[in-house]
Amino acid sequence: MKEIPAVNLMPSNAAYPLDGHTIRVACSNCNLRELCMPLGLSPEEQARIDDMVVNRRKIKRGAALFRNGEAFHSLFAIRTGFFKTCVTAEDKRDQVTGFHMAGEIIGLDGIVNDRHTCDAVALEDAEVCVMPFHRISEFSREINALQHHVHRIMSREIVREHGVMLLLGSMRAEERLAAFLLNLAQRLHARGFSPSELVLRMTREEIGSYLGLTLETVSRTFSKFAEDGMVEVRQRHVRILDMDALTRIVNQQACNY
Amino acid sequence: MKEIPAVNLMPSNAAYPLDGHTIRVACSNCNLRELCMPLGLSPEEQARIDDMVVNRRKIKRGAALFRNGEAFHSLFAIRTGFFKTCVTAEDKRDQVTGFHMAGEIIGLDGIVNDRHTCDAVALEDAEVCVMPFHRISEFSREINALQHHVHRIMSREIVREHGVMLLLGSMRAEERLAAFLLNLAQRLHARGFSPSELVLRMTREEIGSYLGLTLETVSRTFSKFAEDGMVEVRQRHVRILDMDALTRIVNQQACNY
DNA sequence: CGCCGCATTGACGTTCGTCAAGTCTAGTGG
DNA sequence: CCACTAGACTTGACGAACGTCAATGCGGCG
Repeated sequence: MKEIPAVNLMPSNAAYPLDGHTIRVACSNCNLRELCMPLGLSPEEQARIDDMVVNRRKIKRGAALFRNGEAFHSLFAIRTGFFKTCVTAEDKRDQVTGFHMAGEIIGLDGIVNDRHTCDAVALEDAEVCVMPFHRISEFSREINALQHHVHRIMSREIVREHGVMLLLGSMRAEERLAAFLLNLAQRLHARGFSPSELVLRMTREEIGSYLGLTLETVSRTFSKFAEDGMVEVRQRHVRILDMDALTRIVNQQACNY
Repeated sequence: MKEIPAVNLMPSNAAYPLDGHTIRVACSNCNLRELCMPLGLSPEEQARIDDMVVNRRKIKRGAALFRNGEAFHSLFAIRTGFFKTCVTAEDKRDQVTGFHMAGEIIGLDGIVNDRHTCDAVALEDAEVCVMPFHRISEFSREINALQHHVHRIMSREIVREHGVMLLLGSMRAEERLAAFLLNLAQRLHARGFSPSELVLRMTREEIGSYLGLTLETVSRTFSKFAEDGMVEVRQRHVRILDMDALTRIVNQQACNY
């Protein structure tokens, strides 16, 4: 994992003048550019890339950025807020496929058939940069670094999902939750937050759906971790007390033989 | 799912002269081109695309096409044969992340960090077309259809993995195996094979790893399907007798409440 | 202040993993 | 051609992990 210098994720005042209206913030000025944009661009390329974002969109907590079946036009870079993505089977079962935070790109599922195949729902008030896919395609023909960046983002998502498959396919409840907590903490840390203290933006049920567990099992496992002194849990506030112990749980083979 | 006309997957004699040496077969002549290449190219573009494949590589059953940690240079289009891909955790647990057949592209996981992050192992003698990634990148800057094609392939993989996550996260053993069989049969059918009769190229253990089950559970579930008259199983030969029943199993909510 | 959604906890049942024994098949070598 | 073997597969008995159902607690928001 690449270490990213601590950044303040709160939008700067420059972007939000007192009247509350959003003004345009160029990618080249954005404090998240290291997360969602390629590095090492020339000034001309920078300027070009600023045109990739046609506008911003604010999403209220609980609202959907896109839904399964909707036409696909754009990828979205999360500027602030927190999203879950979930797929739904015919029988209404649904499965959370990921949690996404500032600097991450969502909407990649829509490319293959020009329709979104999952829902993206804001877990807190959020704002995204809207990047029409035809522009991304056009610009990445001209800017090699951008082309490679797009490929890397998609590849990263594939690799991330491999990790989730490993988790769902072969880990037990404690390992799943430990892996989940460590992953979340690490991503928040990379964004300048505390490495050990986090506020969950999702319910136990959503965590359970992501991890292939019921909400009760998630709750019980949290309680067990707390009993064992590895974490402190008060509702959605979690403080990791023993990072190493959690790491050991994830890496220990289920050695019941 | 797009229906693809039945094709004969056996390499044509033109490609394999009597002396056994492989001669170059252009993508534009390949009977798999509808699966791995974009459609509707101009003749010049076709010719250009033929240069994307620098060579072929034969892989013996049980051998690896690439392994976790190896440098990434190329994507591979499967020409003949059958592969599994699997990721391995630190503790040696491993998880099959996919089974791949003729016409499919593997190696996408390597793009993000210029290293492969999983193993690709041939489950039967196989042959792949080697496509250096720098060429793919170069050509897709010039040929829009190819650029879009690459994006679609990666997006398709992301969507496929969403489906696997749904399966692993919320289905029970019978549903998993039914979904697996139907998926396999459908993909084989799209390649001109029987829609209901298939030969598994993988062991029960590999199926189990993919589905997040033990080999015993896979075996038992096969037996149960056979008892119920839905399939006929003799070792790796499977004949689907009641496609609808299997479909119903997949789509039926686990309605135990 | 009261309500509602979320979370916790307990009791119980089901599913699936584990362990073990035994069978089948393909491949090998005499 | 058959015996032999190793690996794959099947089947059964048992238990652990987790899901289900239900009761209760807690906190945030109107």
